[in-house]
Amino acid sequence: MTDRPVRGSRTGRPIMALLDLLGRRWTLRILWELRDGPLTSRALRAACDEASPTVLQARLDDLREAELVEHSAGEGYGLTELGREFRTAFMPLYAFADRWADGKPTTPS
Amino acid sequence: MTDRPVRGSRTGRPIMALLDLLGRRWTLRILWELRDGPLTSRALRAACDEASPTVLQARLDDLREAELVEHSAGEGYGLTELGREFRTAFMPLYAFADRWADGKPTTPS
DNA sequence: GTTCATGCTATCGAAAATGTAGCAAAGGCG
DNA sequence: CGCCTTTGCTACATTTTCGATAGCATGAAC
Repeated sequence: MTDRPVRGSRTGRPIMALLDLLGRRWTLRILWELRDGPLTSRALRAACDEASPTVLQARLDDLREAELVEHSAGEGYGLTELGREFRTAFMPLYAFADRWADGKPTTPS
Repeated sequence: MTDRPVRGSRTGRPIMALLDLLGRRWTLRILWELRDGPLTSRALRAACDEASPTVLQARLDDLREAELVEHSAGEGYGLTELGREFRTAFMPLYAFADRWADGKPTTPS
């Protein structure tokens, strides 16, 4: 019953912080759109389906504080080295997405 | 400038659907808490820091529709085979979380 | 100086999440 | 059978967040 109470869900754990960060709208999308290189704020907004600058800016702040994204005057927003590590770690999920869509024809239109 | 318009966005690619699903609050957390085996709705709620049942139920519906989570009368909520594939694909990010926290001592308390 | 792109903020209505309470169904048990 | 507990889920009001549009300051180009 309460034999398995909370497991590793204490709030201090890195995975919890990461889950929290990624579980906000546009966070994953931003990281994904920056995978090929830096984008200006406007270009990023275009890539993110014209998401409102309010949230985008908030998420960029989050991601900058998380040191996954950085801003350089010349190029705009891009992944930090940590961000590029994230990208690498994310790739299996990218591959999974295809298997997922494949084995889940519950996606009519 | 518009030389790099949207890249791989739109087109309803699987990755976009996955990014959308995971970018909702508690989605990733739920999948994470179910990693070791099924939990009843109440136990899951406890594991998820007593999140409100409203959202949890909504996310469980999302995840069931996505065929990542299933419900069995006897055991509660658990990962489907697809869900277990997800878990595998997610592991690199779990490993990354530690490196991230390590190289980012910007997490005092 | 004018034009333009960039990075960012302001506002406000809409949507989503939170917190608490509660219910119907299923099972155990006297 | 009544009584109690657990489970899965819903209702509601409040708070938080998001979305859409407009707009501004800065800096570079022309």
